[in-house]
Amino acid sequence: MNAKKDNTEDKILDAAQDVFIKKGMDGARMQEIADEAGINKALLHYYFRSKEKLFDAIFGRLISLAVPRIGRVLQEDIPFVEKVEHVVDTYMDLLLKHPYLPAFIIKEMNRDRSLFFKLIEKYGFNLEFLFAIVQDAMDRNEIVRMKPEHLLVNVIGLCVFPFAVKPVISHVAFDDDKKATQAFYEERRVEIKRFVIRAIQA
Amino acid sequence: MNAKKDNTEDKILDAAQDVFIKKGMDGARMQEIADEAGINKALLHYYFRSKEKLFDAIFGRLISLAVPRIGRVLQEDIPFVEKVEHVVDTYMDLLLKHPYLPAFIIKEMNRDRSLFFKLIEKYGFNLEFLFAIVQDAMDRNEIVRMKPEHLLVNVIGLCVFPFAVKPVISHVAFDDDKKATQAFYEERRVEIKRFVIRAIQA
DNA sequence: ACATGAATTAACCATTTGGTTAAACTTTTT
DNA sequence: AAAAAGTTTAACCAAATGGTTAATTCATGT
Repeated sequence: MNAKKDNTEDKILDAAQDVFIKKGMDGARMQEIADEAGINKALLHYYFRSKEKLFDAIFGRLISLAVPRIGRVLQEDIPFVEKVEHVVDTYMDLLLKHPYLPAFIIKEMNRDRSLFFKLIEKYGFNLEFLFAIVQDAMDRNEIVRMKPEHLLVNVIGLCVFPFAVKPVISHVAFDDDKKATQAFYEERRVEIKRFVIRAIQA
Repeated sequence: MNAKKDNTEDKILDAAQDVFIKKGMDGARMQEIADEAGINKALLHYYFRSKEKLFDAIFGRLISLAVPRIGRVLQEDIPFVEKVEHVVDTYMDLLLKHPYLPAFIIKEMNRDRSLFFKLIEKYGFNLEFLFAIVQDAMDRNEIVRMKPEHLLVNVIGLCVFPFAVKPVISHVAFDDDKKATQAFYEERRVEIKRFVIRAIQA
């Protein structure tokens, strides 16, 4: 992907990311990472002491990608439905750029929850704050009443889920036609917004 | 889970299912499966020739669970929204009984697509038929117009996604309180139906 | 009782795998 | 230019792992 990486540490990180995403922590082999980075296996241990440490580095990188700052959008003084549109756009931008993220995170999070929780603490995002904004929109009668948890899960799920099951969708619905599949995923941006807004607006 | 399994093959299958679901194909160890089944490791190879064969057996079992017969429901002569309600109920019944399925299937499908495709061929379900029913409902002005692919992905995603990310939801939203988490998942049945119906009805 | 085939086990094997070591090569410092 | 520090490699190691073998126990029919 990124060219001009004569820096060894970055070469390792890029190679490790590729391999870990493709094979997962359990399926990945240090030798394969070394090969893909074009270096000796011992050098991996020189830079990152163990497979686990290397994996943690990669996981941290990827999670930090996946925790976009939606806080700012939500604080703007605009109608709630516009906020929802912003959130969907933010997530779809992210996912279209990194379509492998959902499957990877779901896989590794179910392997070892603690990985994820450490990161969540670190980025410490605030559900209360999020829910308060939803509550406020309901109190103003901008949207129908429902538990904020469900609305949040619905919106994120509508964005994320199709990426997690991309192989099925691509194969079953589009006969592995790359262009048609890509078009479908790009369509979803507007499709999700329409769907959610119809579902929630009072 | 199931008691009275003095049949060795079933003991193996049950143990293997537990271990494969928890650890995945790559993370699972034949020794651990043997231990959990209370037998010798060589006996695993006596019944199933290899780890891969054993895994295939488990994967087949689990997929057959996950391919419920929604066809019948869709053919009934009832309003489309009721059909949607039936589909959601069918999926939520299944998922509440087997909450680990989504994460497992997503993980293994992304590891080896061919596994999944073989099974899909076998159960050979018919998208055309499904889409025709949606199309029909649109033509009768029962629901708003949208591509059937999106509607299908939306409904399934709303059901399945929260189970795939259960660790996050349980931890972040409910502080790992089992009862509260369970209540949330049971609520979703009605929540999803309301959400989808509002989103699609003309 | 006994022969036969299936079920089960302990011991073993070859390979893979994450990790280490000591030496060699390169760059920086003095 | 020599010493020191940082980088890279080939060779090696111990543990783990999927799988095999040969012997033993169990069940079944005669």
